[in-house]
Amino acid sequence: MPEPSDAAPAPAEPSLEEQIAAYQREFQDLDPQVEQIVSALQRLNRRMNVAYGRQTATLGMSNAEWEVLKALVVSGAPYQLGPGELAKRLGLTPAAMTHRIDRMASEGLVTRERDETNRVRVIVELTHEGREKWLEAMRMATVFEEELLQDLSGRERQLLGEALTHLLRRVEDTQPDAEGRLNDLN
Amino acid sequence: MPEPSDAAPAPAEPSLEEQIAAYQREFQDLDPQVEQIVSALQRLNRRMNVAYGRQTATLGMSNAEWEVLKALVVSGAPYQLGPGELAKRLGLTPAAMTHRIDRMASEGLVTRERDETNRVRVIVELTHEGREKWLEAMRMATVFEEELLQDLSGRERQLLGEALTHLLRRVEDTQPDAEGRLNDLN
DNA sequence: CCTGAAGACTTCAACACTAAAGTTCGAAGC
DNA sequence: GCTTCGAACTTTAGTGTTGAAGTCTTCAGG
Repeated sequence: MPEPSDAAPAPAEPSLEEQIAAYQREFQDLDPQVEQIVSALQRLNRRMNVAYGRQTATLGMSNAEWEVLKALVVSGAPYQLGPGELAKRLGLTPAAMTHRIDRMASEGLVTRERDETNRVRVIVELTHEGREKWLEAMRMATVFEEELLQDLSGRERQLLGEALTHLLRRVEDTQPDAEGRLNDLN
Repeated sequence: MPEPSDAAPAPAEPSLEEQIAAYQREFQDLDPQVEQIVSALQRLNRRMNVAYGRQTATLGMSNAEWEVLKALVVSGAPYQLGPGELAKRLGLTPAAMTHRIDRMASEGLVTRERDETNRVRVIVELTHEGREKWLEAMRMATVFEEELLQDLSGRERQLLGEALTHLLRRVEDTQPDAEGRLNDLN
């Protein structure tokens, strides 16, 4: 029987600090401060999406479906958008949107019908049930988000929000969209 | 010909500000400051992933493959990990990892071989070419990241990094992993 | 030994997404 | 009015992922 201590070192999932130390070790001219920001951002976003996924799962839907509900609600009454517009806002192809709407319509979250004034168009409309689901998800999400930020003072929140908004504006200016798929991890 | 102004209002992709205003309109008790942080974080992360995707594409690989290279590099010399361990670190199922390693091995980025001391295990090892690809991707990524953060002072970067790290720690404590798939948008 | 159980990876079937081709409708020219 | 073109959506083929079942190896008993 081998020594339990040095046989299989058990790789151990690297913490953020370990990961940044590894990057510095393997890549000389790295600014650890920049890397900390970027890596923390990515890990945080990932964890948050997992948490949202757990919440939406308790409502019997996926994050993907929640995204559609969000887009429709944000569009405002009468909560109608076309598949193409939805696809653009979610960063999907129209083909994927077709199938996603199929599922959601069969679950009663949205309705799909032809626009009778222009029969090329299709109108996807939020149902009452869809709106209720969105509200429930929103309640859970805001509780989670408030809990997440609970240690930050109002001042800290303001600074964080401003910094992130500034970075977002910068990346939007620098990378003029040109349609961005995503569905990638990280 | 209809008036161009009021016929089709052209939904217009909502900006961050418009999205938050819509949330407030549709959901009464919402803290706009919290929502700004969360929404900016999500949008920023998404845009960054699209940017990384463009960069890795110029190297003839996908973000998915880059993730594997990163995990191997972070593990340190001799840059070896098993499929199961890789899957856990990337948040994929072992099945997906098998196929991803297939592709990467056929592209020469990694090698796959049985561990002769324990023939149940498989060892995935970074090749020289894989390491070079990682280095090139890293060079491009750091340029992009530095450019992204260029308007922030050292002090601002420090505060941002601390805030994000704190939030990450909080979410890691609150949501004890329990394996998290992701592959979801936003 | 031989058997049974557990672990690590792979295979298989189902599903979601992308890219490209196809369909349908509306509008503009002739 | 017929044709052509473009717009909006759907269909099809191929890829990547999940969950479950299967295979192979090791280890512990009997």
